[in-house]
Amino acid sequence: MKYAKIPEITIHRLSLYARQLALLDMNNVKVISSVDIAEACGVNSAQIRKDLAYFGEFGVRGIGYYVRDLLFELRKILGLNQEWRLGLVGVGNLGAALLRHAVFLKRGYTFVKAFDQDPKKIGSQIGNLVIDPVGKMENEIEKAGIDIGVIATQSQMAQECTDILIRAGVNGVLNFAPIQLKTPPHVHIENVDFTLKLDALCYKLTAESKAPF
Amino acid sequence: MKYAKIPEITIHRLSLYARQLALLDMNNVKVISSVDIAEACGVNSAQIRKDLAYFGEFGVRGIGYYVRDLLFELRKILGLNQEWRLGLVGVGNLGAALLRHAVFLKRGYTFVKAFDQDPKKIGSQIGNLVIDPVGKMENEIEKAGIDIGVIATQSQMAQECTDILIRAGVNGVLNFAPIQLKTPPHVHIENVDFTLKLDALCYKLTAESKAPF
DNA sequence: TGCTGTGAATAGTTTCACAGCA
DNA sequence: TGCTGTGAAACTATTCACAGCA
Repeated sequence: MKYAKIPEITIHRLSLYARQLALLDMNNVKVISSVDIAEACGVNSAQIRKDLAYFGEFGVRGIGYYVRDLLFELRKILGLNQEWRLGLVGVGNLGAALLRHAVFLKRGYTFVKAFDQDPKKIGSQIGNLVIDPVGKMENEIEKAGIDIGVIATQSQMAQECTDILIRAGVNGVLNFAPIQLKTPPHVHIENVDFTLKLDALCYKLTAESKAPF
Repeated sequence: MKYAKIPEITIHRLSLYARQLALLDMNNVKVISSVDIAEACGVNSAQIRKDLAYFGEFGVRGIGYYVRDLLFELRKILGLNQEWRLGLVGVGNLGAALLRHAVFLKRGYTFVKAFDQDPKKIGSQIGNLVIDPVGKMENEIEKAGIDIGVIATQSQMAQECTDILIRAGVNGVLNFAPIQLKTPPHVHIENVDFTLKLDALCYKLTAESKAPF
C-alpha cells in the first residue's frame, strides 16, 4: 500500500467496481478474479489491481477476491458506509425527477431539503418534501445538516445558488447545470454534464462518417 | 495541423470551449486570447492551443481568436452545425424530465420519438410527443430517422433496449442508466452517470475529513 | 497451479518555453 | 509588441510481465 495521492479517475473506477461487485453479490457469486471484474467493467485487470493497491491488499493469491469483503472495503473507502444528506436546489423538470429517483435512496443518499425560487412551487410537496424558498436556503441548510448540494437550476442561477450553499457550509456540490462553477479550493464539485456528452457523441458520429474506409 | 487520432478528452474540452465562446458571443465580445478562454474553462492556455491544433490554425498571432469564427469552427468540428434527431427510451421521472428539458432544443437536438414499456404510459403525450410501446421501437426508429438513442430506463432494461436500438441502426447512445452497456465497436456510447459522481464526492468529503491537517 | 501485487516499460497528456508571425 | 503554434520536457496513467504466495 502506497501513500501517494490518489488519481480522480481511480476513484471513479472504484465506484464502478463497487457497483459490479454489488451485482455479483446479489447473484450469490462468492469469489471473483481481477480478470473477471475487468471484463465486466471494460478495463484492464492490472488496472484494477493497481487501483486497489492504493488502499491495501484485498485479494488472495491463487484465489481472487471475496466479493462481499471487497465490496465492503470499497464502500468503506468511498465513504458509502454512512448516510449522506442531500439538498436540492432548483425543482424544475430535472430537479423534480431527481427527487423522485429511486437510485439515490437505494444507495444511502437522502434528499432532506428542496429549494426553488418560483413562488408557484414553494410550499408544494414532492414525495415527502415541501419545497422551500431559495431565500431560506442559507439558514435551512445548516439546520438540516446537509452534506452535499445538488444544483439543478437554470445555468444563470447556478453560480449564485452555489455561493449560498458554500456560505452555509456545504463542501460538496453535484452540479447538473451546464456551466463551470467557480468555487474556493476546499469545495468539491462534480459536474454531470450531458450536453457535453451529447456533443461528444455528435463528434464521433460525424468524424466517423467523414473518415476514409 | 496533425492527423493524429484525437483524444476523447480533447473533444470534451472543445465542447466546453464552444459553450464558453457562445457565452462571449452573446455578450458581444469579438476577440479573445487563449489565456482568457483558459481562465474561464479552468484549463491551461497551452492546452487550448494544443487542442485546437489537432484541427487547424484558427487564431491570429498577436491578436487572439475571433470569437464568432472560432465558435463556428468548433461547432463544425463537433458536428453541431446540423440537426440531431434523438429517440428516448424509458419515460420515467428522468426520461420525462429530459423530454421537457429546454437545453436540448436550444442546441439543435430534437426528441422525435419516445418509448416506454408501461401500458399506462403508452399513448399519453408529453410536449408534442406520444409515447410508443417498446415493441414498436425497432420499426419506428428506422422510420423516424433517429441518430442517437437516449437510454433512461431502469438498469435491468437498459441493455435489452440498447440492443434493439443498435439492431435498428442507431450508432450513438447516451446512457443514463448506471450500468456498463456491452455494444459492438462501431457503436458509440456516452454514459451520464451521476451515481458515480456522487460516490466520488463522498470519497473526497470522507478522505478529507480523515486527512491530517 | 493460478491467482495477486508490483517494478519496469510503454503510452498518453499536460505544461513549459520560445520561435515565428500579424 | 503580444499573441499563436509547437517542439521538448515533465508528468501521469496504463499495460506488461513476472516474482511471490495460498
